[in-house]
Amino acid sequence: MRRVTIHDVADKAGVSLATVDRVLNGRPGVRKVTIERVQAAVRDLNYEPDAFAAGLAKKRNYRLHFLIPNGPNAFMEDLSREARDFASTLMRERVSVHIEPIDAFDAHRVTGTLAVLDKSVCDGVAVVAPSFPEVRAAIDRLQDRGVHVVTLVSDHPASTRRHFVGIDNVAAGRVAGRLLGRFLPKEPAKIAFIAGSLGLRDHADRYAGCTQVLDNEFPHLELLKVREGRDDNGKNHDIALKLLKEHPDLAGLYNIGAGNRGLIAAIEETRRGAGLTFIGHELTPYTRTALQNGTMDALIAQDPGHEVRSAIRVLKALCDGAPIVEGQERIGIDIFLKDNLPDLA
Amino acid sequence: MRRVTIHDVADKAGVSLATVDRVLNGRPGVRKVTIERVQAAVRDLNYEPDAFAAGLAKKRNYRLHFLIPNGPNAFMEDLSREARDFASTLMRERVSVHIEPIDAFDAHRVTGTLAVLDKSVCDGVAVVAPSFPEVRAAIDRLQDRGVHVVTLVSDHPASTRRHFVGIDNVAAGRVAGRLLGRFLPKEPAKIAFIAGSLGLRDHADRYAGCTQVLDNEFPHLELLKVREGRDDNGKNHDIALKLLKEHPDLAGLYNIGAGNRGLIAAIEETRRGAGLTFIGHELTPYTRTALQNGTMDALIAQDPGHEVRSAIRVLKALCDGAPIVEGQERIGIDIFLKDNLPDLA
DNA sequence: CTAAAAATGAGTAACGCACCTCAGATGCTT
DNA sequence: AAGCATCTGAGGTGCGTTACTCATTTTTAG
Repeated sequence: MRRVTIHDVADKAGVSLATVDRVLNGRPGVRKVTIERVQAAVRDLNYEPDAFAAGLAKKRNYRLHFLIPNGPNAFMEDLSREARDFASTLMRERVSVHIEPIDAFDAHRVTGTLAVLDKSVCDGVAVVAPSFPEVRAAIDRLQDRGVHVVTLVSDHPASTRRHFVGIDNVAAGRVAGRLLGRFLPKEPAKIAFIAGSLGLRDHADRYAGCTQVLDNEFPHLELLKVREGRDDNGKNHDIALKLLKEHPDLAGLYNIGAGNRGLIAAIEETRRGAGLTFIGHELTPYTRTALQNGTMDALIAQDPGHEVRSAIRVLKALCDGAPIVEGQERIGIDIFLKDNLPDLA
Repeated sequence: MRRVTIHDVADKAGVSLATVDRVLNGRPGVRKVTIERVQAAVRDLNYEPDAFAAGLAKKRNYRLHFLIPNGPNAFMEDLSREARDFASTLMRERVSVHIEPIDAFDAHRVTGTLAVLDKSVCDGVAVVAPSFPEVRAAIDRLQDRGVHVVTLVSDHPASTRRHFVGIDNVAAGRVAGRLLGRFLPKEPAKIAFIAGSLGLRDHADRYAGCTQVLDNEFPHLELLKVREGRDDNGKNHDIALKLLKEHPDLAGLYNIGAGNRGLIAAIEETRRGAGLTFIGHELTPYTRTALQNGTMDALIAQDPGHEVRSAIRVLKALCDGAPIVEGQERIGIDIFLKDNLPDLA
């Protein structure tokens, strides 16, 4: 059960090592018939290159940059932490991760950060950024310069980015809609929506998915117009208080974006938890507690750890031209009820 | 930004390469003070061994065996397929996976299969098997022989297995309970349960979790006694027909085990889909369709692909004494509604 | 048919580490 | 201070591949 090496392939094909190497690494200077002969030998012998030897000989190393929004956002902090943690276990595999905090709302600065990157500095970039056209253009230019780019959490479908690591936000919104519809009694009731901004692609997608399901399958529910709170806890707190006052009979609440903390506080202050079905996004210490004590009823989440590891795997695969294991890289929508919260790490 | 190598460590510690090697690989013949000096240098320089070079030099290879129940079970077939698929991409990393079909209900044969395994044949084993004491004992003996063992899907907590790859079935049951409780109107109603066998640990766990939530938080619901269908579609079909006849007002149904196909058929034949909230486990072509057309209301699943890849990563880590990334190996409970079904691969 | 161009063979130096040997140095005991 | 055990240094080899160079053979064009 010895490993099959290029020597065996060379023997089988009746050529020299050098020729096998030329074929395997796509170097020029080999006749078509010879190429085919070598490839046939590879197939026959079921040859697989040895990743250890190849990595060693290639002196390969993977310099990855992660551009992640800063600011007091628990989810983004988790992303950064997971990236750092996973990177440390991957040092010995020659993966180095540099985390660059960015201001997600300042498209100009983000563009500038992308503009200075270059093949001489890094091999792959994962970026979390809002979908401004200039950012898309910067991504495209970066790829032209030979740096692989994946979008993280929030996609830029129009760009040439090689992969998107994140959840399907339309589906996430649909899930929220169905849970609201099914959790509430089958009778007329009001539902309120709070978003960071419908200008953000993921928020808009979630809203669209949610209203689609509610309009079609739960037409007895009245949907109030969306309030935008810029993902800010203070703003959301005020919005919620006003909302609860204006609509004493409010039955459902869907927070499309971040800033759950402000909403939770408002609901608990007014002791409206029992009568209100409240669904939000992302697992944080605050939402966890709210789910446990009944203030929140369901949480739709994405696992930042999974996303970071997926992004790194994908970028690595892109760097050495390896195929991407699709099933492995599909990020699922996590639905948390108080019953299936993961243990705290 | 050159890589730090053992040469650098040797220089820094003022010793030779041989000594560094002795320390790093735990070989004898080094004074305690020297060991400490080398370790200090390692820390100072932040030295990390190069996985490529180490793997190459060690001629390491990972021979893994997967023992997976055969029989007409879509989930187990998925497991096997995923194992094969992932293994093929890992050949170049010197991971070879052998899949051994077993008869999960024949503990004696399973024990026999485990008994002949040995360090000379394989380095790690992942086993899906019911929790009979003899199987547990066989696992322990196998580990004593130096072969790492992880349990897959169904755990043997009492054994010395190094890791369990699978979901928390009690939590899964609780989720089923809460979804039933919240999907149904807040008024008295009957709920039926079908299991493969409460003798199977995972089924018993799910049942316990589900009734715990229903009893405590939804006391208005009446829980009928569990029917056991041995995970057989034919048996389940008959059970369902009888159940629907005996209880024309049945409001909820939870299939704890496999054999959803039989239940789906029975419900669709009797046109009882609309009035019945039906929750089951595992995503298969049948349950997918049932969810889409409304026969089923929710699906609680575990991703066989994730589980296989996790098992392989864990076994690999155990083989070379590397730490396990806990967060990465936690298998989440997937909750599928008709809104978040993954695209077909 | 010949000269130029293209294809191939043969060989070699890395890559970083594991593992081995053997000689020499150092410490410790009497 | 000799004798012994214990440490340590120097050096070599092998792992499978990459990425060269240089010489040689084959093919192609004129």
